[in-house]
Amino acid sequence: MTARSLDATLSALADPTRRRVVDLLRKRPLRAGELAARFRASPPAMSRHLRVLKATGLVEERRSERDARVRVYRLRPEPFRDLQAWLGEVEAFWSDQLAAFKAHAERAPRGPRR
Amino acid sequence: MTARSLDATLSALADPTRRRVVDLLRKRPLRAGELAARFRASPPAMSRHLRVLKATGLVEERRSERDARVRVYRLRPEPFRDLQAWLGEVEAFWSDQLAAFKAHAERAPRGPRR
DNA sequence: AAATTATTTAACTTGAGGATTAAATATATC
DNA sequence: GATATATTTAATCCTCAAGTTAAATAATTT
Repeated sequence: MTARSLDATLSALADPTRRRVVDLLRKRPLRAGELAARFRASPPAMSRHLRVLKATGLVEERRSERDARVRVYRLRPEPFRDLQAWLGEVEAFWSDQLAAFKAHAERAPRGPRR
Repeated sequence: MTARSLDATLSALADPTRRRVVDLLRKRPLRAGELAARFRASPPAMSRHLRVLKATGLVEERRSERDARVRVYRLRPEPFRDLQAWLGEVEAFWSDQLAAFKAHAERAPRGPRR
């Protein structure tokens, strides 16, 4: 379930508007309308962005208990974690490279190079 | 210099072919031709992908010393780090949320709920 | 129950990204 | 120096993502 392809996650986050949405939702859950208002996105445009975020599991939607017309969006951790995991793997590269470099250095004879 | 927008980084990584390239380069630097060969991408297609990766600083290009026709590509850490940094900020959210939850729990009266 | 509010869906248009083929560039080899 | 090799650039095509306006849906208020 958490396996919503990195692909989807990355392209969802590649859009600046959607990334702004994520940044806003960091603070607290917000209603679709509030989100649309903050940056000048038309409600339909925002709705579509939210749909994308929801599809990748970056965000979840609930109905407000008080007023069932309003939908409240909040962040979900899983896809972010997946992405971090991938970045972690990539980062292993640099440690590897560093290790290789050190190995090379040690293989080389001491004393002044010539 | 390291500040090559998250935007560019994320859309570069959103493409599956480019992500595969990154995964391959994790092991060791590779020539453009080798990369094109591994997955069946035409040389021009691969060239464009590499251009994108280069533009965002995810990858750097060098000429082989032996044969100056061949271009060797290798990973660069900065954009990955920037992305990790952003993810770190986002992640702060969950600790915040957790904190808020705990605060709420503490605010609530002890003893059995009713 | 009529009118208002919150949000989504539909239909359509526009633009950007990626693939392909053909040509250009640069270097190496014979 | 002619030919072959590695890679990029150009030109073109196609698909898909995103925005817009208008209409639909659903719940609330009066």
